[in-house]
Amino acid sequence: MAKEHELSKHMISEQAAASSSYGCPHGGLKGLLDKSLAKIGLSKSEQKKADREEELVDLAVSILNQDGFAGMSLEKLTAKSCYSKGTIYNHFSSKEDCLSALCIRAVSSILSLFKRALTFEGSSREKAVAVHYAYQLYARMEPTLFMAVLSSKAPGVREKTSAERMQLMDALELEINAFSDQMFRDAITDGSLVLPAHLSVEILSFSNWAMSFGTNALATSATEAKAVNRLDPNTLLLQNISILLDGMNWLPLSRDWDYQKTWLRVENEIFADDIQLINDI
Amino acid sequence: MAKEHELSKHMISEQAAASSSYGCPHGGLKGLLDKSLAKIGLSKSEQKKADREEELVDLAVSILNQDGFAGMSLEKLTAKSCYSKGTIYNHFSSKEDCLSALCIRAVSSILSLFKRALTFEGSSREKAVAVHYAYQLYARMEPTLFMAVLSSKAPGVREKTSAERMQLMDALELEINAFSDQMFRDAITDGSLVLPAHLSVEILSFSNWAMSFGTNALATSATEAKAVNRLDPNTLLLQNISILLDGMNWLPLSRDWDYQKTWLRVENEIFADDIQLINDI
DNA sequence: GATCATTATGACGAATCGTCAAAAATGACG
DNA sequence: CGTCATTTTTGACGATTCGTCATAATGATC
Repeated sequence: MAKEHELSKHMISEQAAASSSYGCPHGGLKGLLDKSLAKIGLSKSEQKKADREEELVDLAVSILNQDGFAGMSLEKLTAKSCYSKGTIYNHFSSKEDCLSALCIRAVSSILSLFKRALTFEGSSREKAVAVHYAYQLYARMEPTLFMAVLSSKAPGVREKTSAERMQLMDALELEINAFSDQMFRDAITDGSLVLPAHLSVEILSFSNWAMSFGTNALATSATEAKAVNRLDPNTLLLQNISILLDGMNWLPLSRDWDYQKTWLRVENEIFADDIQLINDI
Repeated sequence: MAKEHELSKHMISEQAAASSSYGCPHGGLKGLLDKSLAKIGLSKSEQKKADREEELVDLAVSILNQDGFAGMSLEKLTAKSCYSKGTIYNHFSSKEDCLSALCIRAVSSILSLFKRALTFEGSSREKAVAVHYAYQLYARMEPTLFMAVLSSKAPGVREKTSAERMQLMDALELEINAFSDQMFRDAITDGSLVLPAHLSVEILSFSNWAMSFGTNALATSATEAKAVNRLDPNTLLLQNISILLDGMNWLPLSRDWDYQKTWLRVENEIFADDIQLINDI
């Protein structure tokens, strides 16, 4: 059961192991790795704090994958890190705040996968298919984090999330929205999509998102003896999306174009290495 | 913010208050109300236990709505009930088991709303619209319980759920699936829907579910400044579903029939009292 | 009413939460 | 280098929740 969880568990612990030793309290090798994403405009101490935060999020991800959503605790994070509880609480105002940080991590990853997907060579609808592929890929690679995005929107969680982090999350979400909207605008521009009567770009964009999210969420949380198991998980999303985009009359329609082939091309041309990673385990 | 949560909070606490005094340990009025659903074939003690379980689930729901998902604890349930911790743990093997019980409550309610929706007089596609209305209605009435269904599928929760309850949940889910599948079979039978090439009833049924679930989940967990807020929540689901069912070529297509009118008819003819309840608050 | 089986009770140890006063580290300045 | 103010880190603490279990209460049966 839960094969995918197993698999991502391994991926994560590897990842965490690889990055779990940047710079403990006064540990020596501070500047060595230099954390690729050194953002400019940050003072030294701010930079240090940001680095440590990333390290902590890495650890939190590994805990989340090991012990599941309920088993995740700042106590454990404290134990696993080389800092004390007070320091941890300097970064995350609460367990929920930490969960929001995980959510931000997840959405960032998704967004970057989306951008990669967009480099696929093909029609605008094929590009959209590529983006859905990316979404589904992430849900398979990181099922727990994928669900964390949803959990972190529960009112109880949002209430306990720090203001800055909330702002960051909202900004990210806006960016993803803008990204999605743009896909549809491009399709309208190149003539393959005509805005149906009474519908706006925003509605099309949202329905597209809802379908993808719904399919992935149900597939991710599916267990034995469930509705989803009657179906082939690899092409589920493509089938669902095809029906929807056909409903929008986004050309070429699925009966006039082999999107199955597109799906495989996306896999091979854009995400071959990630798939390799999944299969290797 | 979170108006809907506020609203359902009130609904729930009323509901809980009304039902929170069936029969404490040796409280007098045991047989008086007699709990409408007295299932046959149960011994007296089994019946008593079943009654109490319902009472406890009522209380748990009220806690869930008051304190949110994270705030829910068997400790609180113990305090709020008139039983002791041991007794509570006789009913729920763990907090997670209790959550699963809430999930069962939710799915049962949804199923009964579905059955009510099916009594709508109209074409098969109109009936499907009615069922989606019911789903969205439930998500609005009980946003927290709606989300609980999803949460209760997390691996960590399932692991800690008692075997019998798991069985019950799976059975319920099968029933809902069968219900959904049947809707599509009926449509095929009456000729308004023709199975598209390469697609099965199961796939259509699942895509239909995924879209409804995705839309409701995103709308429920939507907060300020989000994508969903650009759109009208009342017709969001109808619009999304219309695109999808058009994609399946389920007649009459949305350009040939005013489903907006159907939507309102469903509201007035089937769910008027529930809407009344929401608006009253 | 004596006996046995079932159920209820609440005290308990362990884990987690989030706080806070004291200790340690940092760094600015003479 | 020494001093001192500021910032950061620390871990002990009280509160809450978890789930267990020995004991007590209840109820069924003869």
